[in-house]
Amino acid sequence: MSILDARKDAILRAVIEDHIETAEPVGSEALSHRLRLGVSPATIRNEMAALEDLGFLSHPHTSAGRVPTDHGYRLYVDAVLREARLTPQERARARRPVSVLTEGPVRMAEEAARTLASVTDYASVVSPPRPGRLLFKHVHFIPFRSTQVLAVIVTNAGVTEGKVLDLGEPLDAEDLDRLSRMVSRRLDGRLLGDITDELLAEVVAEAAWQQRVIQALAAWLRRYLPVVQRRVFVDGTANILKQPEFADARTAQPVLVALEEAEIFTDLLRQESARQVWVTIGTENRAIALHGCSIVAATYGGRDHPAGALAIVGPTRMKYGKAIAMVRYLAHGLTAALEDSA
Amino acid sequence: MSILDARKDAILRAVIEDHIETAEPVGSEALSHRLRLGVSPATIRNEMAALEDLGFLSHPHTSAGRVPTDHGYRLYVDAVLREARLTPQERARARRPVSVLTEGPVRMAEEAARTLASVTDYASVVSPPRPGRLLFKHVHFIPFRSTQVLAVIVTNAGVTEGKVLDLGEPLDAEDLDRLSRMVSRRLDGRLLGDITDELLAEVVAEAAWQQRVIQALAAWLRRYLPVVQRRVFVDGTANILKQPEFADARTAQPVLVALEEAEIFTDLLRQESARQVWVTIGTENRAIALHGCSIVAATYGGRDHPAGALAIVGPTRMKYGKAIAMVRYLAHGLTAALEDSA
DNA sequence: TGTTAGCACTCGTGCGTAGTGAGTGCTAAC
DNA sequence: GTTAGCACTCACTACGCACGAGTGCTAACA
Repeated sequence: MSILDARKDAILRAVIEDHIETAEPVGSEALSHRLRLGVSPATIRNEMAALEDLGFLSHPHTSAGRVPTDHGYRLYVDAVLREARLTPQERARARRPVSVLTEGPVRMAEEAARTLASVTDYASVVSPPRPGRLLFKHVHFIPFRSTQVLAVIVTNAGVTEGKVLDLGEPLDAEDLDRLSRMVSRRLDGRLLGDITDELLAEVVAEAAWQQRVIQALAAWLRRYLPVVQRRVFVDGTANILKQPEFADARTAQPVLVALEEAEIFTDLLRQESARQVWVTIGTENRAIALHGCSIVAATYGGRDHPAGALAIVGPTRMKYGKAIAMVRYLAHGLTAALEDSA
Repeated sequence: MSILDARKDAILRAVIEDHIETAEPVGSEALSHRLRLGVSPATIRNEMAALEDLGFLSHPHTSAGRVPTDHGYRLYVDAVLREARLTPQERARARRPVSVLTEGPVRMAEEAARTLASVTDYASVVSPPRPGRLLFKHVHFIPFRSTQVLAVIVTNAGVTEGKVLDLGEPLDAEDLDRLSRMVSRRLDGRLLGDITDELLAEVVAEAAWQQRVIQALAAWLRRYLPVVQRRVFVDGTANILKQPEFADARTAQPVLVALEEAEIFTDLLRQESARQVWVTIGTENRAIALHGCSIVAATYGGRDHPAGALAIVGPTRMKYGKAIAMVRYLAHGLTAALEDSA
């Protein structure tokens, strides 16, 4: 299973789990009690020294116990960790469903962030399903003031967004109705992401009698799809301050700033869409502000073409087992919710 | 102007402004340098003792300088303070407009929160214009799956929200169109808040041939209007940690929690709609978590019937002059933006 | 060869003491 | 009413010291 022999494995696990529990360096004495291996503290010290040479543990100072390094956590997560089981209570709290249909996909994401934060006691980040993965159903052009048109796009997840298009000249309501029907018919059932410039060009050509509206809509769609994705919901940032490693505001502040600048996460949530759940530990994070944090993330909404992502942000000293289980569970929940509305 | 004589006034102001600057208790020596009144430190000590008796200053311990009390800040804000002028830079940063029409009222609020936080370096809270203050323009019922209808309400600020109504039986598209037109005609130009149960009942009666849709819509509106108002955008919470009084995470944590539980503010932002800008200092705040904070708030969108509110949350040791000016300025901006779209 | 007991050593932590200085309140003189 | 003088208070800092948790090393043992 691991690149270590069984005993080192056990010791690494014990050090990490003890440290996760207590936030303190853990010493050989304490360990020999904890894991009933029938070996003396001295032996454990030898093993720990070896683990330190291998780069999995470190030493705050000579007379202190051991602390896991980022590499130690990495090995632990990859090879040692057994994913935790969620308690029925945890499941129940995460199951509270938000109907995508009645509340909309954005509210769904917002609510998921709240749930994730409150269940795990860490900070959470959730991106709403990206519009590109939604199914186009209708577009409705609604006259709005004299020279403006409100374009409402309806998808399988309800209304995605309305947009006022200014056309600079008055319009005929009948024409708009006709246009609405025509465009709706042409695009019905497509993924918004599959609505390419060529397709739009075809539609534009067909609607020759309403060039302005249709071109404004096309322009909007082209810009709209990539932009909306940037929106991300963050919750539970105050939980960061509960962690002893962030007891000093000066250390916590950059983390909170990074969380507020949610843009950082759009990268993150996009980059590894392949795997279903992934963990980024400490200095593995691109953002320097998060070098003391770990991120447990997952995508939801289809394995090959994920619709969105969710993540937990906590200290590297994180309860990975629970975190991973929770993230996976909620991701399944969101995927199911989206599929229900498909 | 004040209940104090001119010198006490000057001393109170000097103590407060010095303390706001430095976050340290201020002593008589330092003051006599600061304000060139030609009086000795001893005199200032006497005056400060008097101000302490009056409850405007306090004493961390015998050998420390004076610190303003909440009452001191209150007097300062009410009677002593001169509102600060915004620099051209500050104005420029707060003027960056978000078009209500193209981005929608919710984005407008979100963006305002971001601006307010970044300009003031405090935390900010902004509630979007409450739907009740928006003008109804149209409703469109759009067929959605077999037994469902998507109701889209269009207001002067664009699409407010779409809602899927499940009716349990199939519907006719023609009927829905007819219904859309009828309801739109009946409600056109009303404030959403003026759409009373009686009015809805009339409309329901008139649309006898489509009882289910219309009643579902009426039920939704009744619940929708009060609920959506709860939504509030918070930003700049990380700024709290910059303040020395919140250098310890244990003191900062409750504040951040209170900010995340934005519900607390819905009360606040509603309660004093009469005045245009108001300040709540320290223990004046209902939430105990905010007893170390002050809130500078304002409403926007019409004096008598405000549409929404915005606020700054910072330590009691806040730059009130700037804060008040900034909040007022941004409130004007939002009011103007809403009026443009009316 | 791996394990263990023994032991010296390191170093962070807690604590009591002393010194320092900013700032006060009081008193008496102006 | 104002001010100089002065004793007093008390947070803050530094220093020294003892304590103890935990280590690394060595030598003996299975």
